[in-house]
Amino acid sequence: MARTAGSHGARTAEAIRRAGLRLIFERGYEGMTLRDLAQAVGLQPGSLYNHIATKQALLFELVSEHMRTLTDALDAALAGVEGPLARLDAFVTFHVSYHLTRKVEVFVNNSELRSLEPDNREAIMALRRAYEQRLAAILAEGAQAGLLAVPDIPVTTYGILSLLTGVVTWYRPEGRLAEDEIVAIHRRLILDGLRGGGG
Amino acid sequence: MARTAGSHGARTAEAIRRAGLRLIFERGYEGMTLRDLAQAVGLQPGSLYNHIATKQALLFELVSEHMRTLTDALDAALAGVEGPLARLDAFVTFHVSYHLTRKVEVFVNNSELRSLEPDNREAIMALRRAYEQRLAAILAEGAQAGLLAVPDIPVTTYGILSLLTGVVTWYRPEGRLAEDEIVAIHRRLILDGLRGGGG
Amino acid sequence: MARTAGSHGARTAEAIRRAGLRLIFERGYEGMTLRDLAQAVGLQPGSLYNHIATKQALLFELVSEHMRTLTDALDAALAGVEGPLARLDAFVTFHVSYHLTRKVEVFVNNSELRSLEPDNREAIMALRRAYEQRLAAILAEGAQAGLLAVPDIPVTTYGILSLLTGVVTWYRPEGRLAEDEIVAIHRRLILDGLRGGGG
Amino acid sequence: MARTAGSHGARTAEAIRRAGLRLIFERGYEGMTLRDLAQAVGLQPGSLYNHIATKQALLFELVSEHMRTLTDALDAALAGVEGPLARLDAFVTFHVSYHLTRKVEVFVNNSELRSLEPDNREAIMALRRAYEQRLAAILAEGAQAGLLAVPDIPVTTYGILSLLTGVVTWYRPEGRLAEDEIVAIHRRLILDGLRGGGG
DNA sequence: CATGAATGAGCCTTCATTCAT
DNA sequence: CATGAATGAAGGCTCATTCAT
Repeated sequence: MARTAGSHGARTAEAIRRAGLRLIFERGYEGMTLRDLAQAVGLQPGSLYNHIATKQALLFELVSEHMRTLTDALDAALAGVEGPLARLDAFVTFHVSYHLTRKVEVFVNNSELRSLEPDNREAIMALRRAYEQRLAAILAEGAQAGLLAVPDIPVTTYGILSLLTGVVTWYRPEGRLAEDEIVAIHRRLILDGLRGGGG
Repeated sequence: MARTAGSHGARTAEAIRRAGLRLIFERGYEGMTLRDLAQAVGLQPGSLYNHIATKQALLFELVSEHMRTLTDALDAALAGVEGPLARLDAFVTFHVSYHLTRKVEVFVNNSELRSLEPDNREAIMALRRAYEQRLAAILAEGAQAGLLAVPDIPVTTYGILSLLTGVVTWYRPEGRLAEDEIVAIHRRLILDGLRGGGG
Repeated sequence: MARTAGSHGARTAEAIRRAGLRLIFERGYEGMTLRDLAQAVGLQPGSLYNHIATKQALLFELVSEHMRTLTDALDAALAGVEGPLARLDAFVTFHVSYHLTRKVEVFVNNSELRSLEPDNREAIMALRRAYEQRLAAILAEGAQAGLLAVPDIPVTTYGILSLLTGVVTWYRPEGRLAEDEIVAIHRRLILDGLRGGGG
Repeated sequence: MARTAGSHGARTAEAIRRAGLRLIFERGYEGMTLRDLAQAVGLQPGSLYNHIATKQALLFELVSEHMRTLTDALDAALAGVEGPLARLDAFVTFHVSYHLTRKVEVFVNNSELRSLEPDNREAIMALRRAYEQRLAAILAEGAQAGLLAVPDIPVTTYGILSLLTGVVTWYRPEGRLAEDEIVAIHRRLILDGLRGGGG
């Protein structure tokens, strides 16, 4: 019985990636066994090795593919947008929207960096720094142009990213607020702060 | 050789907690083995069981002790502070300061909840919600009093906590900024946002 | 891409035998994987099975082919040689020369008998005994004719074979001694022993 | 059930070595599984690791212990023996006797060097060369003193060792010949060769 | 209290072999 | 004939945990 119905090559590889992502999300990298993964895609454990090199390589592939996709999508979202305020707006909108719809990928990306072997981790950290750098550049431009009051560029960069990325920890699609409402709230928080209306 | 230097009684239990915290911080709960831990405190693995019930119990103890300490310290910091603005200020100052000096505890608390067994996790989540609730209450008071412009109380609560807690991911004691500068930056971000200086 | 360069038909089978022999020599039968072997001949592992029945069958074929070739070559070397002394001389010369030039085959033959399945091993042992028997017969004739002083025929037979076959463990073609010098040394050892020269 | 009756510490380690030696002799290093070994000594596979570091380390220990014992025993056998002829005699007698009674150790030592990792193999080869050197020295002295006619010292050294060591391949304690008869035959082969009695 | 030795479950990975295409 | 993908059986090793001493 060499082949179970309907599972040629690339389809199987894609199924492994999908199931792997979900299992790592649910149990963590160390918590997911290749036996679990094999069962999830209907294979024997050893057969996974026709599609992945090692468990670690699968994690790295998932994580680096996400980083590449994320960065490309950001660049697309910022393309043609001019002026620091508009670009900051575009960044916030993009980042929140993207994260709301990729909860699983984002969670894995943030919580499993620790499980990457040193070289792999370094490669991902570099991609991550490149992404952060785009926000830092917007803040720097805005500050220089007198359009944004940025207390400290590195700290503000990290702060905004923490704030925005935090949505994945509580967001549920069927929740009280629509996606664009959530985006709007974060835009306001970042631009205006809480200091009191009436006063 | 019945006893290695410096490991008698309660002292040993404390040494285990300390070493356990650090090892979990460095390698994650699943990544830390009891053999590692035993070696770190100069015991044989089996001897740990004179001081801890199980590996899971150790994690739970570490995490819940931190939550208790954190909440108590917050209450002390807020005690006697009146008015939403002052209380928000006190919250921000406390939270950032506390997190800067408890990097390890905080990191473990955030990244290892996943490794808690369901009941244990639920207990910690309850403590965590109680902590968050104190911030939510401040925001609610402030909004009602017209002193704070809060777009949405739950989202803002989570957002502020994400923003403030984010400092542990990059902070290093020997870094460019002093603790009170970091506090000040976050206070400004939260209260005033980035919207442009002069204009 | 149905066919990699240079691997059609019987040529492929021969390439497999050659590469198999070398790999078994280098890593042992258990140490050689069919993946190694496939790669060495530019095939996928599954494709080997168009040319060999099983891994074990390949080993058996290599080993038994060697035994057949060896025995035939011995018979050719002894053909027409008359008299025990001359025949012993011919045997020693042949055995050493042949082993010097077939280091790989001989090594595999001696060290991998253990990896043969019982029936296969028995078949090879029979061939081997037939080969040994030719030497035993020469010794017996020589002893009976009073031309050779053989302390014990079976022990001497095994002893001579051990002595002569031992050359494969240290011989290197580029070494200090030429092939015929090595042959001469062994002839002297066997016929004359070490007992002291002059006096 | 922490401990099965009667198997404390060192006793278990010794049982593992003994069973390991026998299993490697019977199936080869690669052919022996740690599951086999564990079962042979009545343990779970993982429990072996209380006594050995790795499978490879067990092999190395067995092999190097044998080499040490062998060399020490040779030195004892040669101690006080004077003159090349007497020393050669003592060497032959010792080597054959020792090998007859340590069939298993010798076989493992000769056939499993290949399974040693490079560093370990190099260490054993050094011990082996030291052993061989003792014979080479005897031959050299004998040749220089004109008491032995040695065609070529290195080749003769290897040759004698091959001849003598060969006994382990066929010897069975219940066989036709007593130990001292086998020793005597080999002494005669080495000293006198086969050249004919009567003439 | 500490130790040493044991358990039992499980993990990642390898491998000879099969077979539809 | 070759390929790619699958099977099923192991294999060396790790680990939390237990317990007699």
